[in-house]
Amino acid sequence: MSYSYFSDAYAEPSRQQYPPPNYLPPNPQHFSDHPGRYNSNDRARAWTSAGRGSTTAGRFGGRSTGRGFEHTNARNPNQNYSQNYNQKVQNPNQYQTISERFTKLKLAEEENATTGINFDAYEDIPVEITGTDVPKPVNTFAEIDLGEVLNDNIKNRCKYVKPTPIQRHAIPVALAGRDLMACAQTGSGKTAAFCFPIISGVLKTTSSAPVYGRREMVAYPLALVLSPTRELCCQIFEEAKKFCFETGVKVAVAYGGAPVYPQLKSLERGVDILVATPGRLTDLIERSRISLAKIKYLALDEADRMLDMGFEPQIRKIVERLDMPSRGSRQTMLFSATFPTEIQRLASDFLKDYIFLSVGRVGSSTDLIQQKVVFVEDSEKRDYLRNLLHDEKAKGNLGKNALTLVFVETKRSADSLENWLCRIGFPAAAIHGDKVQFERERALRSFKNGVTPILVATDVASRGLDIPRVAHVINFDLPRDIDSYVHRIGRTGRAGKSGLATAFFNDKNSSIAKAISELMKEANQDAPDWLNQYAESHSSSNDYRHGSSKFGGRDFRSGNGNNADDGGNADYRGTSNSYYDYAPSPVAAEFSTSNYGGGGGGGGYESVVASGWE
DNA sequence: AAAAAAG
Repeated sequence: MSYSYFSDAYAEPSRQQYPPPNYLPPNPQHFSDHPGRYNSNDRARAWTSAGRGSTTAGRFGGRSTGRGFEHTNARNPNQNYSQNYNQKVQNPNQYQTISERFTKLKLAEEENATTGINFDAYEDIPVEITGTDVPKPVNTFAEIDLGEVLNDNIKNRCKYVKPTPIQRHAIPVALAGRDLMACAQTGSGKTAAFCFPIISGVLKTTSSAPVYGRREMVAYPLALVLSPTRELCCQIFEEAKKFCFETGVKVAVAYGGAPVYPQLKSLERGVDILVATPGRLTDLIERSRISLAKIKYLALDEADRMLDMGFEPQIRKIVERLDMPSRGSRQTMLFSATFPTEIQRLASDFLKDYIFLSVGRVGSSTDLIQQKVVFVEDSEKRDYLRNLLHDEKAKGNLGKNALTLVFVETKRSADSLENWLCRIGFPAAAIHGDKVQFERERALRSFKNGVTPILVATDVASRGLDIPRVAHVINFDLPRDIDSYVHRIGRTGRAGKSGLATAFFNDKNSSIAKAISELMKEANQDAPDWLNQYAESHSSSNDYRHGSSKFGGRDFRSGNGNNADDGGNADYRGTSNSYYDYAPSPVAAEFSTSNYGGGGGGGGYESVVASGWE
């Protein structure tokens, strides 16, 4: 297996001026045995056999960010995962090389092709659960009482053989009626993780028919699922509909950019579960077409994005100022791949006595994704991209079954890059927020079905979208925050498949050099020396996005352990269970319990977090 | 200084 576009590229005269020679990756051999992308038919086959199309929403695969475990580690040096983590840091050589792991997983992918999910990728997955009275995880769907019809859908229609790690832990928590903050990469089965308990709960409730006022109806959904983009909203809706098949549970969708009337018609037919984006939802509430008064379940997908600056007021309005029942009288579940501390703090306003769950690999958010960073000046990016795409194409890594997703910074550059790519013979589509909804959906469709194997996108496509067969994510422009980077590269390497992520880096990106470098290290991949140098000379930022290890992956409530005895935070004291999932011995026996709220225990936490709580 | 989300 040869993977050599680096050497090829550098041999070209047109590119010899950059990157400067000293920016060359120190060890070209590192790239010489790239394991290649998955045989992209795997998924297609899997889905065909399951009788599904390829547009199904994310439910499998992926890893979550394991960041933050190191803090726990500092505090509990005796725990299993901590030891493991230490070993990793101190002696990386004792571990299999990336390519060995890739090869192993590649083989496993093929074996697992029929189930559509590569469970071997979840070996030894670390799990952290904090909160009071944590319900025990389950190992099979059979152990969960979801109701007969739903069980049948899961088993016979969706062909789910066993729950993914996030599902194993989140479903029991949700069924116990507990609020939940869950950290796991999109595509790891989060949609199902919150849909199953909601559907099951709705089945036990009397459906509420729309109430007719003097003239028009008002819909009273029992469950609300919010998503930050329209496309993700559609994806969740499709997924939920499938789960609800023949259960009698009614799902409806409401998002902007599309005609209101059909959405209203479907609301009129009654709705149990409403999947929506914030704008259209608020609009419909204010027009008194929807009331949230009967909401029993609230789920926020990509919750950290939803609570991000600029978005948060809208969400807060929906959750706190409109007619939504207060926390405690509804069940709230937040899901995301990244959960920065600041966001956790905001989110805790929506939750009551919640359980924090983090499922991911220690020290690696992305170990199935081979990350590469190359130094490319802005003015040379197009040339570089052209050569890169030519090489990938020559190797069969670009085409109908090996899609390439190119992220750019602005809507304008998305259009212009799309145009240029088409002109130079690479069929491409573009998606961004200035296109009308129809164009957005058309672009996504032509990408998914391989008509345009290249999609140029802004961050509208960075989160949650489950696009099978994405073999390569190119960060043509790096994002300004590392969370976005994590989400973007998470569009590949899904369902336990391997993937490649290439980033074009230059001076303008120095603020996230450190974060990328750390992310790569934690994924056991070698960041180039020049990147590490950037990381060192630009390590000052206190911004949580640029700082180190603040993705979440760890319950921010744990940070105030030292104050537990003052009584003020008693509500937040909980038990933490950290252990390896898919361990050889029964999971229950693997629980190693420690009390994070017990005070003392050696601090070592980000002071930012602790002081924030005072 | 960007993107997203209502029309």
